[in-house]
Amino acid sequence: MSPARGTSPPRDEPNSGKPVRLKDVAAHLGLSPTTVSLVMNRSPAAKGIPPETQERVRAAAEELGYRPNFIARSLRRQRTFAVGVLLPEISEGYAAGVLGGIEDQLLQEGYFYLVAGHHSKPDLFDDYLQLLTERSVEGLILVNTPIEQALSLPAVVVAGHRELAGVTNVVIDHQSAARLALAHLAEFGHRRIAFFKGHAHSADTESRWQAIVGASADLGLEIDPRLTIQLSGEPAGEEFSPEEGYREGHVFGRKLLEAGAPFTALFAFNDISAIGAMRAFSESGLRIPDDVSVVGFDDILSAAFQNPSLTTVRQPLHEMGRRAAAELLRKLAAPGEESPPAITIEPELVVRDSTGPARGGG
Amino acid sequence: MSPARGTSPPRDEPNSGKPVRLKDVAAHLGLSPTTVSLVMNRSPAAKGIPPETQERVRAAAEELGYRPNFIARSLRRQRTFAVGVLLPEISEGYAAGVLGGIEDQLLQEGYFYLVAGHHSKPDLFDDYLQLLTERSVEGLILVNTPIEQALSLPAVVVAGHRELAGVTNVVIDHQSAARLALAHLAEFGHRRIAFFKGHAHSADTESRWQAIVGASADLGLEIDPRLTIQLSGEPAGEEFSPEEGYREGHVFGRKLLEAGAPFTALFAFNDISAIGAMRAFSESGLRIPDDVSVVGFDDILSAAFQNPSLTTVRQPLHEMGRRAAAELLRKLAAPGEESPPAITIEPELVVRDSTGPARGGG
DNA sequence: GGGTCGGGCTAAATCGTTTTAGCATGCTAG
DNA sequence: CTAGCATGCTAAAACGATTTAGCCCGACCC
Repeated sequence: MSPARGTSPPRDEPNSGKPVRLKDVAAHLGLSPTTVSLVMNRSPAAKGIPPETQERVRAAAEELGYRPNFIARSLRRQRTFAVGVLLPEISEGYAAGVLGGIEDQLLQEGYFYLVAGHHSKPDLFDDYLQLLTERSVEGLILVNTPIEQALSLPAVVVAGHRELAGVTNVVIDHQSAARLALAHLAEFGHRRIAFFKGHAHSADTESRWQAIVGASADLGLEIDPRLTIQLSGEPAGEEFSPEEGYREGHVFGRKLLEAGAPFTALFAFNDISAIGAMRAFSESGLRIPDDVSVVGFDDILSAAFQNPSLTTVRQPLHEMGRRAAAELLRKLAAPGEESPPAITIEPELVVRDSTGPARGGG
Repeated sequence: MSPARGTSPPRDEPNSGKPVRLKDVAAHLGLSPTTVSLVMNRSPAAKGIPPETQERVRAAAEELGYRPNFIARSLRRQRTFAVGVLLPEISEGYAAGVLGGIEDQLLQEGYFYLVAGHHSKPDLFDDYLQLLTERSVEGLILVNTPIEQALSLPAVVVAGHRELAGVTNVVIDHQSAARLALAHLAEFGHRRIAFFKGHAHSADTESRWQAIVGASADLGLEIDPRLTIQLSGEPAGEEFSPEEGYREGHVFGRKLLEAGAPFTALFAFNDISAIGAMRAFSESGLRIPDDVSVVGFDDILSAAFQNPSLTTVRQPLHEMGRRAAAELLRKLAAPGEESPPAITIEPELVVRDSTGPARGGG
């Protein structure tokens, strides 16, 4: 039932068979490809072409259903309007949140992106970097991915700690985060606060801890080493496994209880360990927040569903992704200009039911 | 400090300046681009080229750091080794899980993918479909994305319900899911079981409910309409908001209690509503699982962190993504062949602490 | 010594655009 | 009458690969 091949494609079926090329439109009009290209791209050089011709061209393109071939265009213009995103793995909550923001911003600006999850294996990371480069991505966004050497493309790193020439780090304002959480606890009268420090190899651990030390001093709070526990992150490789973090939080929650030093609040390194600790406290007969207040970090989805729901410092992951993408596009648009070594994002304290007045403090 | 431009690029710095093209390698060797191309691609036509020349070519390519330009290659071969993925939004847990599986499979097979989140807006969906087509993706994977008309590219739909020519649906085995959950409850002696039905517009609602009806009959369980509640999903647009689902679960949990009909277990449509219901039950003084057992669906991350942790039917999202990608690649490799209209994935029952013996049943 | 064969290559077209450089044509100015 | 100048277009060369169709040369055969 296919229509007989005539001189022109069938009228009622714009998409029959092969896609329409620029050349086809030109032939259809009896014009040259050059003219059609100039008109379609609204090139400045098209000002010599009278409006009526321009209209004819556009009408024909519309009628024939012409869609420019992006590959050919990319080859000629040496622009792909695509960036590469490297992250540990997509299904990890942090990366997915950030990726959502990256996506919104990029698509809005007419870019696409290629993602590769390196599963924290350095050789995979190198491979994918190579592959993305071969595919001519114009820039890179690294999420939660440590790098050592400078990159050959413009790059933005989310949760990066290293200062590298040409790369911009998007980081949470740890100072502000520590102040928000500790001020909240201090207002409730808490003075003896326990802490979980992050894993030694985690990007945020050190700066966040420094911020906590600083904010504690500002608020006149003392940090008791007996109430400060460093998460081990063992076994390695399960760094992003929630079960692991959860188990750890549970273990360290118990350790905290066994330390014998009295405390009325815990500021955990992340929500996962906070949740684990809450369970440990509950099992020991401590009520939250009546006996112990708990503050987490991140605001993962399940934070709101806890019983009691978890007060936490929210990292605006989506916003961080957006900002990272926006900054990368800025770099691409202005190749010469200096770009900031860091973009600082403000965290937000989400007060829920796991914090309350300190026992005997009110 | 840049090296003086000589006849050949500096030896010690493979990546200085512009990338090396095929032509450069050819010139360096005094051979034609054709020869180099043939050798590099291990083309069958290269069998006429003696092994020593082949070795020379490969050595030179290595030495100069030649990397083929994927864009040029794509243009010529009319293959991009890229597929498009359309989903509501990345940060939604379901889509992120599936996307992780898609990613693993595709990268492993040398493909990349372009993602677009349409935020459930039909016009955005159309736009992105257009853009992906212009970028010459070879196929499509739709996640949790309803379509009406046939597509112009090979496609696989995850959680799709419509039967469309040429598209393969990847669906969970609802029969099996219902049997697993209900048999588990029945073993614990539960006879009076309450149900949450899914939102009317959700893809899985109808088939899952049919499966529940079937499995109940097989197990000799009766379904009490008073204990069957359809989730409303209002307000629309917040379909994937956990807060919404949670609130809803809470509301319907209360409704269930007010129905006055006795029940000892709840099989919820998803984990979110299960968690909401658990909170409602707790607030009413019912203990879980002593007074009521609760089974969820999906196994979202927070299911394991509940108190008590939630027994649920796990959808192997990662596996579903992998299978979807694998099937799409199969279609691409064998354009002529028929492909199955559906691929059924087996769910898994994850038994945790929210289920136990029925009160007065054991 | 001419034809054939095969080994080892290469010239050139092609993929679908963009872009530079310029070609006719007609009108105006001198 | 002719140089000059718009006006309205086009030819052709990129971009960087792949691929088809041969070319050249020496050896072998009769």
